[in-house]
Amino acid sequence: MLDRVVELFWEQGFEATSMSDIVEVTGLNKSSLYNSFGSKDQLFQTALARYTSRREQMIHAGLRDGTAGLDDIMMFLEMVEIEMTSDTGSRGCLAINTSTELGRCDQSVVEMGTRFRGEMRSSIRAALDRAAELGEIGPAAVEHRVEMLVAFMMSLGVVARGGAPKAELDGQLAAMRGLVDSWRLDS
Amino acid sequence: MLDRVVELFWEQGFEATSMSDIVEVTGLNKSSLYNSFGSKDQLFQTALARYTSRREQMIHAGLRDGTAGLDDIMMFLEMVEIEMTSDTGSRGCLAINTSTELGRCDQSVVEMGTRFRGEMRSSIRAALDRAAELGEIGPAAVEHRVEMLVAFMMSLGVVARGGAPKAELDGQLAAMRGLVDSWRLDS
DNA sequence: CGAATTCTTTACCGACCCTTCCAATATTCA
DNA sequence: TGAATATTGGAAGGGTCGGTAAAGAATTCG
Repeated sequence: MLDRVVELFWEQGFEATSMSDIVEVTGLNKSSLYNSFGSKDQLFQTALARYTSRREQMIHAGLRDGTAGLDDIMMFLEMVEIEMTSDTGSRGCLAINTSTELGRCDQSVVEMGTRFRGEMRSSIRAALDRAAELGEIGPAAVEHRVEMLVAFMMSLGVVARGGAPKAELDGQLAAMRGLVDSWRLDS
Repeated sequence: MLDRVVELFWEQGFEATSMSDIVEVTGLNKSSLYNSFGSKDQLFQTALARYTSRREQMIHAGLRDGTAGLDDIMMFLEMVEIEMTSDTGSRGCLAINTSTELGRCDQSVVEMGTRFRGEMRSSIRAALDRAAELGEIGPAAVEHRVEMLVAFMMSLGVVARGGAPKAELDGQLAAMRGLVDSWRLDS
């Protein structure tokens, strides 16, 4: 039920989503919503927390908890591509959308965004460290490479949400793969 | 006067900005606004066009119309850094903010975003082509490198708008500089 | 000067916003 | 079963939203 709320905010954004929309999509009564969540803002915070938690899990599962090195990153990119080019892919990333919509006026959103990106860095860094231990890449410049991948993820979210043609997404993904490949020592 | 409107939409976004806000900040009367611009949507389109036009000019001036190669890119990054870390830097980029806010429901916004990113690519590509002619970098992989720089620009917009601490912006910028430097043939 | 036209001001419109209240209903628990 | 508690339904409150109509002021132009 809360998942419906997540999808609605994800689809439309915070300001553009009214409590009436939420009543409609959840089937719950307006009073029940206010009893359970307090206010629209609190409901949004709850939905956003649910979203980021699941996202972080998915990212961790592929990158931090993986066993390979660069291949974990490549598999992760495949997952990203599949999701990004699906019919719901143009919703982008709720964490990014919220950062740009409310980052200027809501401190809790600032913290959410900072934490979210931090989790992403940590997962990517773990995969790169494994790749270094395996001898696939050199151990230097890990931090820079983490930033590069994070930047690509941010960009993909924006570009997908912006309704870009599939070719443009493919171009970014190809560049991302080429970048990772260029790190291989045996190339 | 239109510049005030641009700043307001830039600061708050489309949905969060009311016509009353605009009346207040411009000093113009509400009827005058509707006489001149037709509707809130049209006024926003006008303001957005003004913003993107100026942005593209700034980007072109540094990259497409430059005379050096990689140094033009480095100078451009310096400009980006100065603006990004200024007190108004946390407004991010109106084109990006608008893409994530309205990209899902407004076709003209989709086109604006696609065009905006296209202009960016064209400018960056021009600088990279010059760098290749000068022998600073190899001529291959230009398209991938264009995508990498575009991705960094998108990411910086999101991260800045998200209220990230200065150190995080610095980290992304450092990685961006390191990336460009790594393309140099004589390194 | 005086008539025609443009621009500005004021007041207001219906719709929708988030939220609350209160009566009606369902549920729990003794 | 009967009383206490929680949950629901729908209406309405207080505001703000984007947008407009008509009266008033200023300007143009003969």
